[in-house]
Amino acid sequence: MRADAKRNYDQILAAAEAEIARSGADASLEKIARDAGVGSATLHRHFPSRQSLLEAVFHDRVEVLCAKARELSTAADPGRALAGWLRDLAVFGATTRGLAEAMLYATPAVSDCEVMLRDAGGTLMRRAQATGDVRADVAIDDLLTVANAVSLATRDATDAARLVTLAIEGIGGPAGHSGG
Amino acid sequence: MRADAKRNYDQILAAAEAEIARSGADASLEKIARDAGVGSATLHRHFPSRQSLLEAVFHDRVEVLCAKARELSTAADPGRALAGWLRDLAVFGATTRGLAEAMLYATPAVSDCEVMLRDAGGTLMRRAQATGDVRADVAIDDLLTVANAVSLATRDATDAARLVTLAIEGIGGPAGHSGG
DNA sequence: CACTTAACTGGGGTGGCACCCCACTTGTCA
DNA sequence: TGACAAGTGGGGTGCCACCCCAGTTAAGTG
Repeated sequence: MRADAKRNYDQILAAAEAEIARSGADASLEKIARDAGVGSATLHRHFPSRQSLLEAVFHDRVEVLCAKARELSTAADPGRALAGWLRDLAVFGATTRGLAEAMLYATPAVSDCEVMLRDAGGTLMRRAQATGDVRADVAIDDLLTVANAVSLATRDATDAARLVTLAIEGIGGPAGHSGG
Repeated sequence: MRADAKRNYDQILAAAEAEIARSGADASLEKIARDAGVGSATLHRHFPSRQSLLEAVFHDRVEVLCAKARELSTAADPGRALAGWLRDLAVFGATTRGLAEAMLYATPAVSDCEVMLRDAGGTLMRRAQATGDVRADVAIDDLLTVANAVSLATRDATDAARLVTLAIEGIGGPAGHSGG
């Protein structure tokens, strides 16, 4: 990649990050290009689809989440570790406007972030299943989809955390039981 | 309302129903007007916002769901009744493209459908809480949001039903327990 | 250094959109 | 039947995604 191309690429990415944070996944690509100081054609050349731009923007942050999953994979309580990570994921999605929408339309075969999260979360889940904290008939895609769903339906970290916790624990029982 | 106005209103509604089923909540309003055989201004006069059109389109169907809730409010097993209804709601949202998006952006004070569902679901929930089938610290908005969230994140009735069931039961325990 | 060339660029075009204005049409009622 | 308010839609504005192509520039060569 030529030096000027790389410079433009980075500028577009920075502008996209700011604009997506403000306006969500359907931010104006024209405005991103304008803010980055490049023509819209340049943006479209570097990122042929909206999806590819979103992936690039969120890649680093998703990596942070995955690193957290790797840390948690040696935690004492696998069930609690998984629950906490899913909560983080949903909160992250709800507060990082656009990530959830991006994940929703991600084609599994194409999406880099999707694969990373599946791998990281899958490890946590299997450990929790091994200890019996999580049912054996649950798939990692189900859990990611639920966390993502909550992200889509909330714009607030507190709501996202509460709803994921609710979905993890279930609605049954006489009162909120925070553990197990 | 004048006779010709009513005719146009109905034609717009019919066209909107077809188009939204095909393209979801962000269907082209211009195309709906074209299909209805009216000018776009007429559509915008009858429905000042996209949201108001979506509400009108889904109103009848939401009413059906609410009627179902009223039937279920005398069911023998309140917990199972609530779970079944939430599953229906999510499936309905997932398969009726656009409803979930519409609910997401609904302003509670303004939204007719939102209020109807809250009333209908609230009754079911309180009964389930009275029998101890559902925790006392759960709010109806939480349940509606979770069902809506699942609708947003799935495009398939089977997936929607499975995920709502998962969220209702929780992910804990050694295996899938269908009764709850 | 000058020169070549392929990678790279962005202004401007196309077609589509939401939403609005206003001259015109039509249902309604005295 | 006549008057008029309610209702209409063509066309305008400003925004968007996406593409084309003539011009520009970095990078490699003698």
